[in-house]
Amino acid sequence: MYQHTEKHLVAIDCIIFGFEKGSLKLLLVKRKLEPCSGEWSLMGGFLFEKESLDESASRVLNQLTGLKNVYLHQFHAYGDISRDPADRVISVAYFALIKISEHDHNLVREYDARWFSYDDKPVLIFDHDTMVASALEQLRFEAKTRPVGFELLPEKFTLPQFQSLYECIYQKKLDNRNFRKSILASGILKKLDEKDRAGSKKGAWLYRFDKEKYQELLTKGFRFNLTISD
Amino acid sequence: MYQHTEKHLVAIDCIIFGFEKGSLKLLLVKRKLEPCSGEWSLMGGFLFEKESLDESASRVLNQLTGLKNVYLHQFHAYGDISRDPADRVISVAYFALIKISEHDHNLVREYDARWFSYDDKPVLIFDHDTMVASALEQLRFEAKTRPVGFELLPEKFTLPQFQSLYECIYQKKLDNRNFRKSILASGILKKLDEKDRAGSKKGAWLYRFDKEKYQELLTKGFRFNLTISD
DNA sequence: CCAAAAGTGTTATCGCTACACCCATGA
DNA sequence: TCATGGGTGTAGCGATAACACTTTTGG
Repeated sequence: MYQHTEKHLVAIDCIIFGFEKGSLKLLLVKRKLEPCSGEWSLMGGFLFEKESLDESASRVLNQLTGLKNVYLHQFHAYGDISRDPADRVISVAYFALIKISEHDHNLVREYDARWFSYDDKPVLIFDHDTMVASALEQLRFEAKTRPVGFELLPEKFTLPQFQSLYECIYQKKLDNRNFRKSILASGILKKLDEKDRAGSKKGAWLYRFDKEKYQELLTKGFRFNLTISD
Repeated sequence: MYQHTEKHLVAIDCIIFGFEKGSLKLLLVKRKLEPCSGEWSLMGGFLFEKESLDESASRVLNQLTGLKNVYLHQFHAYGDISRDPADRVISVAYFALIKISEHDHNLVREYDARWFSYDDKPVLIFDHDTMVASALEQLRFEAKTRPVGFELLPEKFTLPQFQSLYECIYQKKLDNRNFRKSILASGILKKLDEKDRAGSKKGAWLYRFDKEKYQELLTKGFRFNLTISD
């Protein structure tokens, strides 16, 4: 309908975060396309004609992990002319928070993908390193403001695990007494009658995110707000 | 280079904020294109082949205002399939903060554009109302965290003006003693030897944003942070 | 019984919030 | 002289940050 206007390639790139064994991880794929074939990159794909940006991001993520209904957050569009040396491509970046244990290992193997600890990830192609840095920044903001940490943990988790997750996200040791106090005070954790003995002999109580309670509190004007100082 | 992939129309839309006579304003244009010709919309335009997204936003903004080097902030990409009933268009939204007094009135007239108070803006086409709401949310975040308010004021401004701006952005009355205290304490305002007598008989002292001081403070770990409670 | 991780309260400080009156001036 | 908006200080309270020891249990 709109005539005489140039069209562009539009891509989606996903920064896929996970958390395992006390460290924040990224799922990266070995690129199979020229240019830069064989190098590490974010999982991505081109936008189709009849899907929205969000749908496209879900599809791309699903291709690699087999997961649906994952936490996905669009955070920036990248459009420098030569960001991809092969062609002019606009890329819309999303970050995803997934529970590592639930993803499909076979798909990951097929794609030549691998989980890297955030701290020793390889250098990525194009502007993907910038995207990753920006995604972490966004994640930090979200994690303070909304209860998104749970997306990275199993259904049942312990407080030491939860704290360790936050320590990874903010690259900062936190005081366990203060941390427990504030998260428990928020009232959105349900304590279970089970312990996890994987981490210690004594065992740590398992908790679950109480989604109903959270929704209820929201209607009362409650705002999730874990204070993490710089 | 990348074969067999669909290309898309990519547009830029600008939410243009201004501040005048104690109210937050939006610059809107009367659309000249079908569909929805004659209705109010955001200023926008299609992305060209050889310009980045940021450059495109600057160009679009410059077309309507004649201004360059304006504060522009990309905040979201909109990509629902039918957001524009005429065609599939991906739109990358930016918000701009401009000093109303400095823009080019003739251009605005040519474009059939008009400044509206935020509170009585008309209903906009497509998803532009959503964009505006989201832009204000982003502006609120930015204004707490970074000294961006100055972009909306003349070079010289008074503290009552400055406070009034913040009251507009947050739709909330603020305590003048507390507000003055915190902004002055930050040390980024330079008091001038001049008064503005437009607002009152007594006159109010003029200030200027001290950019050098701000840069210097940044290097010392200072972070701008006006606390505005909900 | 020892090592290793889980769990638990209190205190001081700082920052936010609330609050009311005098000042300068032009009309 | 009066009406209008500009400018000023303090005290109480709540939230944050700092801090160390006891508990449990498997090996």
